[in-house]
Amino acid sequence: MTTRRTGLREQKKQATREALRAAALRLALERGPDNVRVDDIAEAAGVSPRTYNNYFSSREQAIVAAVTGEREARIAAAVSDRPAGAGLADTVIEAIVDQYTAPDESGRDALLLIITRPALRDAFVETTTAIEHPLTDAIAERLGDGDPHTARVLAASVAAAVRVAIEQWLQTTASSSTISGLVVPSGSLPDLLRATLAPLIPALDAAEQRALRRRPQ
Amino acid sequence: MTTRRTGLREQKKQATREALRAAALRLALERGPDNVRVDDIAEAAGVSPRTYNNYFSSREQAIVAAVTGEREARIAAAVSDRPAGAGLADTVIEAIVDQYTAPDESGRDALLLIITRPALRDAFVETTTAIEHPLTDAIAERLGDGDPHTARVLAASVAAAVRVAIEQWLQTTASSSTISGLVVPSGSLPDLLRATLAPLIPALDAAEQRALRRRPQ
DNA sequence: GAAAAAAAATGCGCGCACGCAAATTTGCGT
DNA sequence: ACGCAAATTTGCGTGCGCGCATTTTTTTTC
Repeated sequence: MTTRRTGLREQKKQATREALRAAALRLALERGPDNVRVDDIAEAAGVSPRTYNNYFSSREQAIVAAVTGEREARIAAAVSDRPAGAGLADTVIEAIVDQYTAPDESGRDALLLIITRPALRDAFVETTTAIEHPLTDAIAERLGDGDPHTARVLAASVAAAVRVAIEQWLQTTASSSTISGLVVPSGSLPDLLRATLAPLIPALDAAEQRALRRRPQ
Repeated sequence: MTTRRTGLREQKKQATREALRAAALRLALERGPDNVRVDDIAEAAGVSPRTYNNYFSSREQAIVAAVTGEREARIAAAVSDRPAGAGLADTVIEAIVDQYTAPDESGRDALLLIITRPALRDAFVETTTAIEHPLTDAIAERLGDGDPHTARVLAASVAAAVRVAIEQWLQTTASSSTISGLVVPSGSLPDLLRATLAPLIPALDAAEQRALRRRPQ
C-alpha cells in the first residue's frame, strides 16, 4: 500500500474523471464544441450534471484536460528525476520542452479543435498555470531550504514564460493553419519555448549558485 | 486634442465606469459584499444590469477596481519616466513598491473588506495580471527592439512575482489581522515585494546588459 | 457481519456572464 | 440645423458554476 489514500475510492474517482474527459472530447469532436452541454457530457459519462462540476469547474476544462493530461505532474517528475549534477536551467527547460513536444497525446485533431474555439484556447492557455505548484516543489528540492520564496517565484516565472510561448504559438498558428487547413505546425513550439524561457536562465543560474554556495557539493 | 478617441463618448464611458465602481464599493461596505447583487450595483449607478457586464466581467471586479484603480497604468508610467541611466531592475522594483505602498486609495476599510471574502481576494490577486501588458511596453521601450519576446517574458515574470507576494501577504494577514481586529498590517508588504522580486534581478540585469551591448550608450 | 463514520453523488435553487438583436444615443459632415 | 453612420445601451434568453442540504455509497470500527 504505497498510496496512503484509500484504494478503491481514489481509483473510482480517477475512473469517472477519465470517463468525463473521454466523453467531453468525443462529443466535442462529433458535434463541434458549441453543441455540447455539460448535461450531455455528464449523461455520456453516467453521472449527474452536478457531479461534473465536482471534477471540472468549467465546461471547457474537461475537453482541454483530455489533451493536456497530467502534463504538470510529468514535468515535475522529470525535473526531480534529473541527476543533481545537471544545471537547473537546462533541467527545467528540457523537461518542459520534452513534455510539450511529446506524442501530443494522440490528439492532433483535438488540438486543432482547441485552436479554433476562443473559449477552448483560453482554457488551454490556463493549463500552463498548473505547472506552478508541482514545479515549485521540484525546484525547492534542488535548491535546498534557502529562501522559501525563491523556488516559488522561479516556478511562477517559468510558468508565465510558458504561457507567453503558448499564447504566441496559438496566435501565429491560428492565422496560418486554420486558413490553409493544414495540421498543426507544432514544429516551432519547442523553439518558441526555448526562446521565451531563455531570458529566465540568468535568474535560474543565480539561484542555483546561491544554493551551491550555501550548501557546497 | 491629445486624445484621438472622440471626446464626449470616452468621457461618459469613464463616468459610468467610475459610477459603477463607487456604487459597488459603497453598497459592499454598507451591506457586506454578499448582500450585493449586480442588479443593485447597476441600479445604483443608473444603468441596466446588462451594461454592468459591458464594463466588468464579474461581480467582484467593480469592487476590487475601486481599490486597485489605475495602478497598472501608474506603474508603467513610473517605469517610463525614470531616467534612462537608472538600472532596469531598480527602476521596475521601485515603481512597483511605490505604487503598492501608496496612499492605499483612502480605502483601508475597503481593503479589510476584500481580505475577508475569498471571492474578493481572488479578484484582487487577479488584478496583478493587469500589470503585464503596460509593463511589457515600458520594458520594451528601455530594451530597444531586440528580441521581442524578452520584454514580454520579463514583464510576465514580474507580474507573477508580484502575484506571489500578494498571495503571501493575504495569507499571513488573513490569520492575524482578521482575528485580532487590527487594521491591515501593510507594513510588511514592501518587504515582501522586494523579497519576491529579488530572484528576478539577475534576469533583468542580463537583459539590460544585452541591450546595452547591442546599442551602446 | 452489522453499525457507525467518512466521503462522494445528487437534486435544487439562485445569480451571474454573455451572445444576440433591437432600440437609443452620440459624432460628424454638409 | 439635419440626417446618417457608428458606437453604446438595453432586454431577453440560455447555459453555467456553485452553495447547501440530502441521499447514497464506501470505509472503518467493534
